[in-house]
Amino acid sequence: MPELPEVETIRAGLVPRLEGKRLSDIEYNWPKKVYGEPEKLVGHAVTAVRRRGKVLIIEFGQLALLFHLKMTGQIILRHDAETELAGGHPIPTFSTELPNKTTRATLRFSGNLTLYFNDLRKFGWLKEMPSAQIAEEPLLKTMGPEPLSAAFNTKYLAEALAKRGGPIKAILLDQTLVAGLGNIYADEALWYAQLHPLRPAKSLTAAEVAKLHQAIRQAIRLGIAHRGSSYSAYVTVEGERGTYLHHAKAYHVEKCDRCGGSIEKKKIAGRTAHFCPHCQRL
DNA sequence: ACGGTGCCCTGGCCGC
DNA sequence: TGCGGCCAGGGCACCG
Repeated sequence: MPELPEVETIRAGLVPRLEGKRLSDIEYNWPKKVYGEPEKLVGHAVTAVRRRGKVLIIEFGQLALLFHLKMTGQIILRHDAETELAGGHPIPTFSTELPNKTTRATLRFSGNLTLYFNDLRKFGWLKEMPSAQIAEEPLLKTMGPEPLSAAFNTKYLAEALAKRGGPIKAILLDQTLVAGLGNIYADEALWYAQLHPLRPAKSLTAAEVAKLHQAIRQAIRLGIAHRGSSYSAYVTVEGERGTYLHHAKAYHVEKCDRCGGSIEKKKIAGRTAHFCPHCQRL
C-alpha cells in the first residue's frame, strides 16, 4: 500500500518526465472520487511535482491536482509511441495492460505521454484546487511533520507522545503525529525500536522515544532506497515493483532477524500488527 | 479531546 | 466446482 516511501518513489519518477508537459485531455470512469474540476487543468503545463505525507501533488502553476492512492492506487506513465523518449528519461516497457479495468482516470500530456490513475478498490481520490489553498486542505492542514524533516525531532516526538494514552502502533498510524507512516512502516519502525505495538504511547522513556525517532527515519529511508513495498498493487511510474519487502524485518516476516523467534500477528486499532514478542516486550 | 468501531471497495483465499 | 465468509487497510464519520 502506498505509504510515504511509495509516494516519494512515484514523485521522483514523475519529476523528470512530467515537469513542463502540458495536459491535453483528462477523462475518468469513476467520478465518485473526483473532487474539484480537473478539466480546468487542461491546457496548463506541470510546474512542480510534490508530496506531503502520502498525498501526491502535481502543480500546474496557480492550480494543482492532488492524488491519494489509499491501498491499491497506482500512478503509471506510458508513451503512446513506445519508442519515443521522454526528455531523456525513457520509460521501460512492462507487461501491465493500460488502460485496464482498474483505470479510474486517464490524463494525456504533451510528448505523447499518458498518466494512468488505477485503483482496484476505488478508495483513492483526486482533487483539483488552487495551489494557494493546498495547505488549507483538511488532511494536509492537520498533518504532522515529515519524518525526514528537521521538525520531526526527539523533542517534538516526546512531547506529542506524552499526550497520547493509546497503543503506540495506533498512534504511529495517526497522520497528525507524523506524516506518511502506514501499517508496513509503522510495524518496521517498532521492530527497529524494539517496542511492543501495544505499549501506551505516553509510557515510553526518553531513551525509547529517541530510539523510536531514529527507527521511524530508518524505516522510511530504507523504504525509499528500495523504491517502496509492493505487497499488493503498488508499482512505480515505470510499472515496476518496489523491493523493500525483501528486506522487511516484521511486516509479513516469518522469523525475527534478531533472535530467530517467530514474528507474531495481532489486531491492533483495526490493523494487523507484526512484531517479535521476544525482542519487543510489553 | 481522545480512542474504538464500522464503512467504503474488490479480489484472493479458505473451508465445506 | 461453487460459494459464503473473511481478509487486506487509509481516512473519516460516528459514538461514548
